[in-house]
Amino acid sequence: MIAQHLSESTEMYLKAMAELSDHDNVVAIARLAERLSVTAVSANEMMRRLGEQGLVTHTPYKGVALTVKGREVACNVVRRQRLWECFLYDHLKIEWSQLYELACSLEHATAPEVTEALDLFLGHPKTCPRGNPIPDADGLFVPLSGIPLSEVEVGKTVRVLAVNATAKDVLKYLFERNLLPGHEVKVIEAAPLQGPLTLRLDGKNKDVALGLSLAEFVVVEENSNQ
Amino acid sequence: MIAQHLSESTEMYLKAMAELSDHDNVVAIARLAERLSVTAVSANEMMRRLGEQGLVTHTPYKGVALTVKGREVACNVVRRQRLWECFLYDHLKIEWSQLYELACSLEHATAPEVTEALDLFLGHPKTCPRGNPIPDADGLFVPLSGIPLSEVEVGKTVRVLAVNATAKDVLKYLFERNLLPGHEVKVIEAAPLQGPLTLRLDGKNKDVALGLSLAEFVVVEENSNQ
DNA sequence: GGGAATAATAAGGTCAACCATATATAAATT
DNA sequence: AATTTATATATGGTTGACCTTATTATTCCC
Ligand SMILES: [Mn+2]
Ligand SMILES: [Mn+2]
Ligand SMILES: [Mn+2]
Ligand SMILES: [Mn+2]
Repeated sequence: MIAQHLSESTEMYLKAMAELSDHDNVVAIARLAERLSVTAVSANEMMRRLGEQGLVTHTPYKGVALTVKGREVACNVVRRQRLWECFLYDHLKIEWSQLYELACSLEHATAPEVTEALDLFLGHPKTCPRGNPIPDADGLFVPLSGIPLSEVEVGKTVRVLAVNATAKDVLKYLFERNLLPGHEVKVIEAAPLQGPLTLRLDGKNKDVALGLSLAEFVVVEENSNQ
Repeated sequence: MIAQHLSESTEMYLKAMAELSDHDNVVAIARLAERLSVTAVSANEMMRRLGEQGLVTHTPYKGVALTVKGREVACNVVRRQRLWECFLYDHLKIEWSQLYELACSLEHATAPEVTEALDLFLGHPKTCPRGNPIPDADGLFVPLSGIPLSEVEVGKTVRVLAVNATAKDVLKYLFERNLLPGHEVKVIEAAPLQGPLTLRLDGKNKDVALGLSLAEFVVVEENSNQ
């Protein structure tokens, strides 16, 4: 059970699986390939390799799932990622939209000693600047109990819990519109035919239009007022 | 002149060259291979590749040297390395002997924004915890004007400027004997036939024996008292 | 100058992680 | 049931960074 060093590629596949997996923890290989900007053939090959290492299981035509061991690794990568996001944001004052990308490099170069010392230095933060929970050293964390902004009923006001996007341009776009953890959003209108939402941020009077696919990245509280 | 991402391997070769190069900046490929724990054939192959990229020049049977471009990259890697050493030591309280190794991983995963923000966060440190100078953003630094402890005359007392070792066990060994930057060392005796030195640390009365090859790693002030 | 040591090159191989193109198979839809 | 779509697998290739085992070329030293 000694943790030999896994490649950056391996870690990224496992992390992507943790981020994309639904209720039953299954991910379609095509989704994975998409997320990692890799062909489906490459993702399939990689899943075979990870399968041989006991990190994933593949049920053909159904999808792949993390094993216990695989999930352990994935949670640890997520932990490193989000701790670095905290450090980069709170101490280095790095731009919010760049946090994911910059931390995504550091996460693979971070030894356990550094991870734990960083966690202590940061005061054991519970969430990263994008609002997502930080797994503890054992991989445990309280999952977000929210829903995507895209599923909120028109007229309701909700609070943003987290932003799940990873692409810099998407994060920049959301940041510029103040769609950040802690902010309040009222859904004024939902255009038909999968059209954009019209949102009111923090009770301001200037409204914001947001495409549905972008709204899927924004996780909000389920319990709303009004 | 846009800095495309160089591989970890490339950065390590260039850094090793900067660390090993003598007055005329030339390094024997065999020394490089040794340092990087790689066969001479592999190092030769790599030098060909780096030559094609304009990072090094190879004069057969003489050695390799960094080009201006290559030196620029190398200094930047050293900068990242030593800034991380500062952070790990001063803020994360990581053990001194582990600093090099842990920072050596992080250095390759550090974007320019992070490097510069880290430098600012640390207050633009001039040296790393091992006593070596930190190049500035342009790659400039004042080289250490010291000599190896192995070359100090018997009877002289000198101050340690820096420790150039990188291996964890060597660093641990030196740390346990207090051979650290800032400490004073008197050379009591030098055994014949490349035998060990007998040292007196900080005027204490308990003496320390140190092999000559280890003493080469310890850089001390040239100007000594007594 | 000649031999020993050192350095370089040649040749052939491995391995991880990617690629494209083609074919096979299962699932979903009409 | 038949067709379309999604998924998987089979082949064959590439690249970077390693390896081993020769063989050749140069430099160093006696
Ligand atoms: Mn990453
Ligand atoms: Mn904690
Ligand atoms: Mn390194
Ligand atoms: Mn500075």
